[in-house]
Amino acid sequence: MKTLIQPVKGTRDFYPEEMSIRTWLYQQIKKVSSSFGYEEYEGPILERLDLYAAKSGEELVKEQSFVFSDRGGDQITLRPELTPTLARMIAQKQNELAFPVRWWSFGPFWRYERPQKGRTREFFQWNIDILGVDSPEADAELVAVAASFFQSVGLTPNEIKIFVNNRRLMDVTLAEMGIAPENRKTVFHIIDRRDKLNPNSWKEYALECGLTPDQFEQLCHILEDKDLWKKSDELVRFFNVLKAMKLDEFVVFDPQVIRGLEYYTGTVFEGRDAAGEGRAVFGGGRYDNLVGDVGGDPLPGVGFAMGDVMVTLLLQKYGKIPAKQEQQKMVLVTIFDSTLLPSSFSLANKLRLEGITVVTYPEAVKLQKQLKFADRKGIRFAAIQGPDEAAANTVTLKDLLKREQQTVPVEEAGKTLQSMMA
RNA sequence: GUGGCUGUAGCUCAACGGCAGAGCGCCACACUGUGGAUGUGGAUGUUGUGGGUUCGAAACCCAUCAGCCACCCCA
Repeated sequence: MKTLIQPVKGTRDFYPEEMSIRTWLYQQIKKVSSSFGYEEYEGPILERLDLYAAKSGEELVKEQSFVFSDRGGDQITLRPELTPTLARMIAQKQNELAFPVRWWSFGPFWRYERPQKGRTREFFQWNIDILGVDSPEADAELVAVAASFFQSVGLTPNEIKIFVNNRRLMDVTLAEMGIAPENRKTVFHIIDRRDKLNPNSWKEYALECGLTPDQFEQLCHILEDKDLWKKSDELVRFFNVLKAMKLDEFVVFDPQVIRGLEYYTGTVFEGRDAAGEGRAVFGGGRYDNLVGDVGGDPLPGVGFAMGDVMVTLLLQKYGKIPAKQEQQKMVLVTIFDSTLLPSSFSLANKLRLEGITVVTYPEAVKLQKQLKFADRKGIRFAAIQGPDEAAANTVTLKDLLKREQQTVPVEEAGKTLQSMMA
């Protein structure tokens, strides 16, 4: 093999097979988002670096984004996330929008990271947000959107779980433990690492970070407390809504869920394989000062983002991605020989005008080869017109799946095919 | 950014210092008007790339690129 130019590290080629999965995913996302009244939007793929510097940590953006200078010398980045763009778009029209705003989007993003399972440098992400409301019921709506999505693609609560926590609840709880506000970030980090270390190392790590043995014991107790949420009025209201929507099977309270993002202020949640494998499938939460950071008036909101990579892995694992169906309704019009070529092309277009998807074989080769092609492509029907049929102005229509065929007048071919497909 | 594993035919892999192979797939024919089967025959490689060690390297060493896995991070 000649040496091919290699694709860019961490990118994926979407061959028709993968593309049909992505398109299907998009359709599911669109269906669910619309059913809750969310409107689709899109921002530019290129943004000024400054947009992210305003909110995310400078290092995060510089180290983990694709950044370049344009010809005018401006620092431009391939967008690593959508939320700052959303904030800008909202801020620009803040006085003319009817709140609450419900928007969703599905598009490409880039992060300069080391690729591994479930993580690429170029990926697609579903973003969905509700802005302008500050209620636990709005939090519940977003989680309900996610749960409905899983439901609509056929994932069950045994396969996917949405783990929920609340930052305010954790703040109060940590305060009760005597942990000063400035140390809470450290404790959140300790909580985050719990699953990555064995119990002994984790304890060592926690004590190194400055927890007293007594605080460590309390922390363990808290993280095991499945009823802690009852102390949070917000979470009580949140779970009530999900129960009323009969989606509560998908949702579990988990005091260990923190989410890395510093701008989350209330409810936080993430979806994971119920079997405990892999990284989070999606994550999100409530933020209360999003738009303010880019120059608008402060506006509360809640939203989440779901990358295509993990969710596709999950859907494949549980066999939820439907096989391509289009070929089941396609017809291959064969070309018997070069003299009958015009006749076949005429037939092909006649069928197309009747709404049938028709593929012609582009040269007059052995019928055997043409049918084999149809077979390999999964095209279910074939139309054959040899000298006999042409003389009688008929065509033989074959169902390759049922291995049946019939010869009908050309004028009836479309109608007959329609009934064969039904 | 750190550490580990892996790159051999279109695909999955074998050969592990001594002639680069198998299965599947592909192509042709049996079968000059009918596809998933069967049989027969056939094609295919700078062993990821670049250097080094050696009489001799796919194999050993170094570098590099890519993939995978874990860490970091996860907007």
